[in-house]
Order: sequence, then structure tokens, then C-alpha cells
Amino acid sequence: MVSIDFIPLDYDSFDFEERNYVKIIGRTPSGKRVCLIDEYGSYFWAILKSGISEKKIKELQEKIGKITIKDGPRNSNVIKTHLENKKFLGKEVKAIKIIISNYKDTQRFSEKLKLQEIDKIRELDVNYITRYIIEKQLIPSYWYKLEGEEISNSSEFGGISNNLDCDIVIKAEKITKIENEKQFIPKVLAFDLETDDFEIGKGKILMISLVSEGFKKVLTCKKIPSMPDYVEHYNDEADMLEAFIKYFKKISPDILTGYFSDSFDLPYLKSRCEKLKIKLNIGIDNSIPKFSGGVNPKGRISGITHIDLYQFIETAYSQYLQSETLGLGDVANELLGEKKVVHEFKRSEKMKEEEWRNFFAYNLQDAVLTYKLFMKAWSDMVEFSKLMQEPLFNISRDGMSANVEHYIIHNLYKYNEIAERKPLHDEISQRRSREKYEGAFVLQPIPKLYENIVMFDFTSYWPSIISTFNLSRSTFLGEKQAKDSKSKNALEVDTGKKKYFFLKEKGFFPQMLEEVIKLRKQYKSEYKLHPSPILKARSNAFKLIANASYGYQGFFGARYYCPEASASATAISRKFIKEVIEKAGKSGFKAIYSDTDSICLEMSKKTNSQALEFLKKINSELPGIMELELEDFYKRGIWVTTRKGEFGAKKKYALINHEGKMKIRGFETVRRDWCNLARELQNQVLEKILKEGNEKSALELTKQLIKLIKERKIERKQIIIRTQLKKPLSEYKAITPHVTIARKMLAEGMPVNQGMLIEYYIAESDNKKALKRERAFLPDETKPYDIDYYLKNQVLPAVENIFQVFNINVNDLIEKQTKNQKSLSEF
DNA sequence: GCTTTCGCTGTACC
DNA sequence: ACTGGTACAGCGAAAGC
Repeated sequence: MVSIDFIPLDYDSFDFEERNYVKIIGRTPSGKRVCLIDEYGSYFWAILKSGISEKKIKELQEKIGKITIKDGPRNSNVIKTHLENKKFLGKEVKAIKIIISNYKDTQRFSEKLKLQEIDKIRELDVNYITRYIIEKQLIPSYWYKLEGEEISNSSEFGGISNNLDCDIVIKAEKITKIENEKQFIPKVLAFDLETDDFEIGKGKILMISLVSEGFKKVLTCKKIPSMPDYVEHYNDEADMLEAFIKYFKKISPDILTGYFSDSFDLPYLKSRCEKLKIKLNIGIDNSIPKFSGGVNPKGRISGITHIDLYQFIETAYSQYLQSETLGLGDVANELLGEKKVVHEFKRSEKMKEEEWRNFFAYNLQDAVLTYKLFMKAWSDMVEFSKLMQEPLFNISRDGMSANVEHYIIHNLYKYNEIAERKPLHDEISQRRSREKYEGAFVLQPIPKLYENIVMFDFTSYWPSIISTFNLSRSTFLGEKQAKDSKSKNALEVDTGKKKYFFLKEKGFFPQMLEEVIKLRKQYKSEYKLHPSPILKARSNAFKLIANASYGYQGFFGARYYCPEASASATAISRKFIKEVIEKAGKSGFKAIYSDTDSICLEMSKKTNSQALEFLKKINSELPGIMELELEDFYKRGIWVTTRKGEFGAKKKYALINHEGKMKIRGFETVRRDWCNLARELQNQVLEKILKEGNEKSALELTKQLIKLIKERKIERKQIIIRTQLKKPLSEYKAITPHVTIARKMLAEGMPVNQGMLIEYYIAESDNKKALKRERAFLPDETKPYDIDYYLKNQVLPAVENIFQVFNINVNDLIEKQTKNQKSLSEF
């Protein structure tokens, strides 16, 4: 018997003599690599119809107990059955727990269970590892004391330990959670490839960068006269790949990370190794990386957690990032404040020595930035895996709906609930075609420059509504029937279209949410008292889960899909925000604007403390855990009309607080599909107006810029328009400028991928009626820009509505200037 | 042949 | 396909006259 402390990192399973075993890789506090092996038989539930006699149930259990699978790839049997009183969607049920010898036969067993007494079979689709984590409570990223028999270098399980790059292999007997808040720092290896063709299977690998603690190298098969000292040269690609494998094994990391490495670097590496007949045996059992998932491949390396950092950044950070793309360069710049080395891609045979030198630096830096970003994201990943209770491999790739669902599944046992199944194929298409339900309320603003504004918003609006009003799949009682009067124990929600009933007795989902909100509040205040990246990450993970839970209930792929709950939540949201608007009016504040959970009020002659008193009054009248809070006081704010100029535009405003900090929403300034010229001018115009309270100097600035545009003094980079290619080029029905440019790029042999930002500018044309797409050119083309287009379609639209607030028509300004200029040049 | 309408597309807000 | 609905705006082609 041995006993060690360890932290589980990578979860896997294997079969031995037709039984399932869990294989978990972790580390001890002193850095030894541990492999835990545990026998574990999976199970599922047969939920019985009500009113079946005990005798019948006994007979049924016996019958089930004898089921065997012999026609499959292995012999499987039922190990044990167990009758239990459980809950399913909140209702009491009797269910038989069926423990089987091999989870891979789950489906085969269920097919033999189409029996009269059985109402439903459930939890066939709960992942084996997930189930193990729930049952043994061996949650990733926490510390445990592991007791068991050491089987390192033994013949157990066919000598599995002999081929394993581990310090100790233990057959688990007892696992106990220990209190250890010590943050585990993993050994991380970041890598990046440069190739001579972007398409996997076509090109060759030119260089590989590797970055780990105290380790920075570029491996290459290209030789230039004087190599930088971090570059190691190999005779050919095969030697270089062998060297990669050698270094990988020497470093023996816990985590391999890359940026887009699931879809590019790792499959590329695998493909080249296959072609060159090199065994990419980087798994701790000497296995090669395996890919699953088809369209969105996921690369798995046995015993080593491969993390494609891009995927985690996309789900966990993208909503907070200002970056206009989620590329490594933009993200590293924003999160680390480090700029990427600029490198112009050329065909490798055309590159000169200096360019190769730069290419090496570029390659190294990609791995350096990936490494640093990973370290920065580590706390968040750990907190995610602790909250969702799923391994890091999954956490780093899952979207928010999967996160919400994992949170639910891992906590169901507290409510004695059996999990609902995932929707089947037909169900999904049915759900996807459902009508949209009405969403949140947005108040139409009156265009104006306002002074002295206060903004309030509801804290965690959606989750607080769902929790307070108990809106969920298991508490939904159905639509109101005309004759229905049995609503004593139910809450009625009038969505305007339909009336829905929900049970008053708290359901598990609203209860879980309430817990999440409570803990989020607790960690947030703890963080404010003792700021640390861990507490910040923890508070943030809870916040994200809470916010995604509303969308989850309306999502077609959800186990606990309930669009009626979503529709009810929005109906309730509309009711409360409108009430606040009305009460504000009665208390002498005037609502300028409101969107979903926020409200901007004109203070008029009211003081700040009067505004806070009003807030207090509102809160005293709010039910449950609903709460309105102060967002900020603002010195000025501006709302404008829509382009047509008929009414005030929603989702578009700019504010400045008393410290001079601006908050700009919806304006072209914050839209990446407008050129920088227009965006920067608009930003400056807004700043001047908000700071000075009038339009005078902003107008001057605009006039100056118009002059510069006409004199062709604008730099090319200022007039570039960027639009994302959101789908494969072939799927476009409309031929827009960016599609035209993308086709042109493709024809010129440039890489064009779904998701990339297409850049172009608009050039002059003799044909005045030419379409925009006919005047669109690549950034490096030489045609002079179209003055008229940039004035009338970029700069003017960006500031026109702002000056309109002051009754100034900027269009006249351009026309006048144009006339003057023409008359000058004509004479 | 010109103007208006409408579907497609992308982006942002919450 | 991988959380929800609301809103704005530009482009290009179809529809309307």
C-alpha cells in the first residue's frame, strides 16, 4: 500500500479483459508524474412506469440481471441492478440502476430493454469519464490523497506500466479530497509551425518553435549563412521532426499548447510524420496523437493535455476583448501588451537571408506569445474545470452551452435527479425551426445632447429572474387552458401571446442558479478584499455560467430545453424594466434610454443622493434575488437618429463620466467594418462634443479632415475596410465587395479561409455607376482612392447624425467646399 | 430606365 | 450546430412603375 498526494490533470480510459478502467495522469506536489488506475463499471437507469408491484419489479430486476451481450466485439454482462427512489424532472420515480461490465455496450443493453414495465431509459449518453468523476468525486484541478497498490514495472493489466513515462503507477483503493489551495503550476510546452503551404497534406514544415520554462528553440531544415543562436539546423525535414520528438520527450510536459493547433499545427505535424514514416509517438504510452470530431477536430495525446488556446479564448474571453480578431497577434497585444513580429509571407524559394532571419524570429515569437497567453489563462482554466468538474482537455474546448450542461449534470446528484437525455436528431431539427419568442425591451431615445445622467442596471438580470420565478423545464406546467383553474400552486406568466404556468416549489435548475449567483457574489467581494488572479478567475467563471444559463434554456441542443421558460423570462424582464422607467418618471427623473436590464435617467435638478435614494426604493420593492445597481453617473451623453433620420437610434450612444472616461456603444467607432479614417474622426468628434458640451471644435476638425481627403493626403491604411468571411466562399448567395475581393485573393494564390478578415479599399472609377464591388481593390494595389466614396460613404455617415443634433448639415459643408474648390480650379 | 423594396450579410448591444 | 433575441446599416438584385 502506498499513499501520495496528487492533482488529476488528464483523464482517459482503457479496456482490460473486457472490463473498463479509468487511467488518470496527475502530479504530486513535488512534481512526480502519477498514473492512477481504477476499475469502474458504468451504469444507466431504467425508469419504471408508476404503479408496478414490488413482485413485478423483483422479477424485472432478475430478468435484467441476466442480460448478456455476446454478438458484439466482446462479451458483456450486467454486474448488478439496484432499485432506487429517484427524481426525474422533479417528479418522484422508481428506477433501476443497471451497472454493466463495459460502457461501450451501453447502447446494446438498452436495445434489449424495450420492456413494458419500463417507461424511459436514461443516462445512456453520460460520458464514462464524467460519470466516474461524479461518482468518485475526483474533480479535476483539486488535490487528493491517493491510496492504493503500486504497480509500476509490474505485469498487471498486461504490463501497462512498463511502457508508461510515469514515475509511479497506482491501482487506486481510496481517494480522499484534501484541502490544499496551492495553485498547481503545470509544465507547459508551447509550439508553432511554419510551413510552405497552408493546406494540410500539401506542404512541408519549414520550422518548428518550442517554448517551455527556460527553453526556447526553433528547429529548422533551412540553412542560412549565420544562424541566430536559438535556431537549430537539421539536414532535412525528417531529421527536424525526429528532433522535435526528442525534445518533446525530454521536456515531457503536462500540457502541450498551440494557437489553432487542433485544426492546424498538430494535424499538420501528424500528416508530415506519416508521409515521412516517422513515428510521432509523443504520448506517455508512446502512442501517436489521435483526432476526433470531424469538422472541428480535437487532437488528443495520451497522458498529456493538448490545449488549443484559441478555443478557450473564444469561449471564455471573446466577449470581454476589444480586439477586432481573435488571432494570436491581436489577442496577445491586448492581453499581454506585446506586438507580434511583422513578417511578410513569401514563397520560401523567394526569401532572402534577412527574410529568413526574420521568419525564425517570427516563428519563435508565436510560441513565446502562446506560452505567455497560456500562463495568463491558466487560472481561468483551472477555475472552469473546478466549477464544471470536467477535465482540462474538455474545458478548454467546450462552448458555453456545454459548460452549463456539465455544471448541471455534475450537480444533479444533490437533488437525487436522473439526467434527461440529449435531444435526438429529429428533435433537434424540430426545435431549430421553432418560432422566435419575444425578447427584451429597448426604449426609443430622443436624439439630443444630455447633461447629468445616471445609469442603473440589474445585476445578473436573466439568472435572477429565472431563479426568482422558478422558470425551468422541470417546473414548467404547460400553457393555460381556457378551463384551467388548478393554478393554486402555480405562477402564471403572461408573455403577451400566451400564458404559461410554473410550479412554485423550487426546481433544481433555479436552485443551482441561485447557488451560482450567491457564490459569485461571495467570490467577487472576497476578490475586492484580497485581489488575486485566482479569485478573479473564480468569480468570473461563476458569472459566465450564470449569464449563459438563460440562453441555454432556449438552445436547441440542450437537455433541459425550455423555450417557454425563456419566453417567460423575457416577458418578466420587460415588465420590470418598464416599471422602473415608470417609477423614475413619477419620482422626477426622465428615462432617456433603456436596453434589456439597463436604464439611463436624466437627473434634471436631482442630486446624486436623490438618485441613490430612488435606487434604494426600487430595490425594496423588487422580489427574490432581483437587484438594481448603480452603474455610474455621467456628465454628458449623446443619442442620435438612425441613418434615415426619422427617429432616435437604439443601441447607439456615447457617454462621458465625471472623471472624463467615455463609454461608446454601437457607433461606427466601435465597428470593425468601417475604415479607421471614419472611426477615428467620429471618436474625436464625440470626445470633443462630450468634453466641451458643444460642436464647435468638432466641426473644425471635420472640415480639416475633409480637406485632407480631397487633397489625397490620407494614408492607405486609414482607408482599408475590413469584413469577415463568415462562411466558405462557395456558400455566398450575394456577391458583396468582400466576397469579390476574397475570390480575387484566391485567384492570386493567397490563402483564403473561412473566418478571416478580408481587407480592401475603394478606388476611383471612370464609370460613375460602377458597383462598389467593382471599385474594390486589395490594400497593396496602386489605384488612387475614391475621394467621393470616402467623403460620402464613410466620413459623412459617421458624423452626419452627430452634427444633426446641433442642426448642422455636414452634407452641405462637403458640397460647399466641393463647389468652392471646383470654382477655384475651373478658373 | 429609373426608383423602391427586399433579401442577404455583417456587426454590435445586452 | 455547439447559449438567446433586438437593432442598425450597406449592398445588390428583384420588383414596381
